[in-house]
Amino acid sequence: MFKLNKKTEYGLLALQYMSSLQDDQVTTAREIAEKNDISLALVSKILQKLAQKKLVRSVQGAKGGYVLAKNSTNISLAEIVQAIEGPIYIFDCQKNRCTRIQACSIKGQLNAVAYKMIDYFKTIKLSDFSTEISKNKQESFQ
Amino acid sequence: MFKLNKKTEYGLLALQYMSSLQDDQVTTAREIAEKNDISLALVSKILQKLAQKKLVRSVQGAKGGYVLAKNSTNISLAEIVQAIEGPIYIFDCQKNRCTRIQACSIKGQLNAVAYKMIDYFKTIKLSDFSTEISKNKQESFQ
DNA sequence: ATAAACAAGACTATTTTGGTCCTATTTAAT
DNA sequence: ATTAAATAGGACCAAAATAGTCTTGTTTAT
Ligand code: SF4
Ligand code: SF4
Repeated sequence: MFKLNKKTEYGLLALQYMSSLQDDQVTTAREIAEKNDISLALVSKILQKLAQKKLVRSVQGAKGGYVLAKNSTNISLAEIVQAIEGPIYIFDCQKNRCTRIQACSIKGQLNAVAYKMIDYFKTIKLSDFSTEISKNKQESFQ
Repeated sequence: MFKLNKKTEYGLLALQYMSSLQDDQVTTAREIAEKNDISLALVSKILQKLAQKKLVRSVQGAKGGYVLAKNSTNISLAEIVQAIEGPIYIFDCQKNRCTRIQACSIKGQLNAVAYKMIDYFKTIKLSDFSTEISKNKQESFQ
């Protein structure tokens, strides 16, 4: 299916939690895990990836933890997804050297679609998730 | 990862092939399989789904096969994906009754993102894949 | 009747995802 | 110095989703 994975979801929850704290307040993986009901080991892994990509800054040692590395208005959904899931592709043409790639009549167009999606994801910022004008309108839409 | 699956890709190749034929020319699953180097059994399954969703029309019996059920300008990527993969969700909140759903601070915004994506997919038509102004510019874009 | 096609469901294999565990390192506090 | 609380990272396992096969049945032109 065409969806973001659970790790990304947990990452988003973690980041959202961090952005809800007072400026530059360090929080721990443990606290994030408890507040969001996610396994500590798992959320730790995710935070490590976010730290590697410099979306959060880690503070080592006792009293350590994590803080957002940038303002939440400067962290995009694209960055988050890419940090956790890796590059965004629609199809993996390169992988296993697709034998159809020469004659493929759809890859160009699909590439364009991928571009557009990434561009759109870049426009969505972590801060947008705080604004949360709580859309409890859970309409079914397809 | 955030991608369309192989079945959708094969479906797209199949549809693209069908749209390249003369008006209303019936083609067979076998021919589609051979021309696109996809297993017959697999592409048959996919064509069945497309037929169920009325994107293609099946012709029973000997000399039977498949034809596009509508003009290729009226078949959207959204329909194709939904026919093959089912509803497009970004996260499956309903599934397994997510325990966080009450307090969840991200689902509203994510719902909006899903909407937008589906809307975008609706604007992309099968006919766009024929136009294929062959973007051999395989730039890396992330 | 036969053969060529679609229809549909059960089944299996493979890959990806989700999740755990263990060991090492850093550092504040005592 | 020692301890305890934290991150870092890799190996590993389990579960789920995806990809692909097989078998049986139905339709219909010849
Ligand atoms: S068939 Fe086309 S879109 Fe699919 S993997 Fe090969 S090159 Fe890419
Ligand atoms: S945490 Fe929020 S977004 Fe994730 S599944 Fe639950 S309700 Fe949906």
